[in-house]
Amino acid sequence: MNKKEKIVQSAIQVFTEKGVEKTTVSHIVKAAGIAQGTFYLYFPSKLSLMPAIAEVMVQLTLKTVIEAVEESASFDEQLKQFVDAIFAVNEEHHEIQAMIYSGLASTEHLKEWENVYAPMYQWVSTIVAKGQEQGAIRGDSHPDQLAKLIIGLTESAAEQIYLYDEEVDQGIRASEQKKETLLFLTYALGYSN
Amino acid sequence: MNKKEKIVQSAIQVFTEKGVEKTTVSHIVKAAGIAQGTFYLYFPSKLSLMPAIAEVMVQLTLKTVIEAVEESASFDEQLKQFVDAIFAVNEEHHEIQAMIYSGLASTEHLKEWENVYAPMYQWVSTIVAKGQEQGAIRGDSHPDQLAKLIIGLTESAAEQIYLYDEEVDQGIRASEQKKETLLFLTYALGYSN
DNA sequence: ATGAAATGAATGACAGTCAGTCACCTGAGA
DNA sequence: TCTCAGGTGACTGACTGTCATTCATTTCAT
Repeated sequence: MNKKEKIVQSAIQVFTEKGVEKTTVSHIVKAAGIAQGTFYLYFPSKLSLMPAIAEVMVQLTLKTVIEAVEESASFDEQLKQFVDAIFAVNEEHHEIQAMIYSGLASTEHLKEWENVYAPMYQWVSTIVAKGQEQGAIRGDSHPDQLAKLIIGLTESAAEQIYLYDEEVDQGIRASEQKKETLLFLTYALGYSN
Repeated sequence: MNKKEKIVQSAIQVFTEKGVEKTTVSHIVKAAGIAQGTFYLYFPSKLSLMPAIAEVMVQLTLKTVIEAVEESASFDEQLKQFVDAIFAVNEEHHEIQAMIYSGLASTEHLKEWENVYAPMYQWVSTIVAKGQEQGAIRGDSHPDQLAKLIIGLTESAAEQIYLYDEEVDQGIRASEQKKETLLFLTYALGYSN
């Protein structure tokens, strides 16, 4: 692993343990086993780490989703697999998700979010297009548009549970929310088997 | 205006002008016309301002939405009015929206988001319940659940345009996105006139 | 030998503290 | 009713320790 990757990995680890605010650059460099100054050869500031971290997370999410959604499954099964996968990633990595929002939102890096998310949009868009071709879902919207709305809806539903909510009954509310999200999506896409 | 409100108002102003990162507490207190120490009587840190700012914003959003949605209108008209209102608030206050995310997400204040949003959820929920009673939309989901998904979807759709995207052709893409969101919602709620 | 990479001590800026001030209230005595 | 001593707590701003960032120097690879 080169120094830049090492910094990103260490930063994710330390941020997750201590929280973004309480993490100092010297914590990160200590964890990475490099000198203070070296950090600034690779990143101009602490927060400029965030797009790099966000990229790692989106790649992980996309990987999880691609693995979860079976090529051969029916569209409604794929939809369920997709929702389950998004919820699973959000459950496992909610601290990092929160961190990314904070980091991206608090800087001029907000605009990079769309670029980072682009592969995700693209992948969902192709799945949607296939569904439309098979006549499984309505064809009166462009796949790219539907992809953005599907991802936005599902992530926001997952965040409502894992980021913003208290943790009591999280399991129960998560499965409820998943069920509702799936139903909502099924209607929204005009699904007919 | 009491000191606490004065701090919140000044903070919104300075944050919007300089960005959250580049704003210091001494900038805020200077704008508010109070001493450094006074700030800490009301807020334990710079970022703990965020829930208070978020509350102001959500109140503003709810006020805008309530004014925009006509009691007497049909459900699909109400839905359109709702989506338009959310988009309008996001367009007008995108810097502040970004700021709130950053502030809430970067701290232990994330959990307060749900509380801050509660009045909004509640209001939408009652509108949805009325729609269900009239048989305008499907009744196989709880209004509270639908409210969360509707708000999450609409806000995320608006953010995709006004927060994350570049500003080229924003007007065109905004109206496209509004149209698609409305269509998506209409299907999702199983609307039938 | 040369330049690129890495270092870590030094610097300046900032968040947060705290000892002290002051405006105002309360109630006891005249 | 007036007055003033004692009490309260909101407010102040100079001060301190911490931290992000810089940069003169060293190390390393070619």
